[in-house]
Amino acid sequence: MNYWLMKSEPGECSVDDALAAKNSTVPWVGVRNYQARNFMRDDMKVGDGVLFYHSSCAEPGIVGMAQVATTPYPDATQFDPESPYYDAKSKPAEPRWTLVDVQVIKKTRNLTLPELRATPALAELLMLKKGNRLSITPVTKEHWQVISQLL
DNA sequence: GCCAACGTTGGC
DNA sequence: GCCAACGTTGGC
Repeated sequence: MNYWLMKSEPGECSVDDALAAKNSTVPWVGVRNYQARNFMRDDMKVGDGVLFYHSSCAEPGIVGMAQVATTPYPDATQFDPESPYYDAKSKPAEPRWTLVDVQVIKKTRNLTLPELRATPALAELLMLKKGNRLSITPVTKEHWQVISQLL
């Protein structure tokens, strides 16, 4: 069992949007970074723990607990010319971008970015590291437990 | 809107 | 394979 932190812009898909979806489950569309894709494609397992993070918004922070709900499959938006995530170089026979579905288990308070930064036990949390822009990062069991206590 | 930091692209 | 130019992320 692995743990992850996954960023979503609330303007695109907030934790409330996910909760409102069928089975509180959403396909994690739009990842166009190879490292983040590889985490979904190669390392995620159904049932893995996910911290749902709101980015690019007024109060960035962890807003929910979720889990990986499916095995990887192609991101449909890459083939849709109308989608902002369209990738003309990706062919259905060889999809470049894969995703998993994420199921929200519960909405939590907003454990904000300043709070995360102020927690010494989270100093090594990957998403807090300088320059890290990855939308999906692994979380250690220790960090997961610390964050669970704070939520 | 700014900017630091990183990723991707493409010429060579 | 190098690297400059450009694009993107994401906090502020």
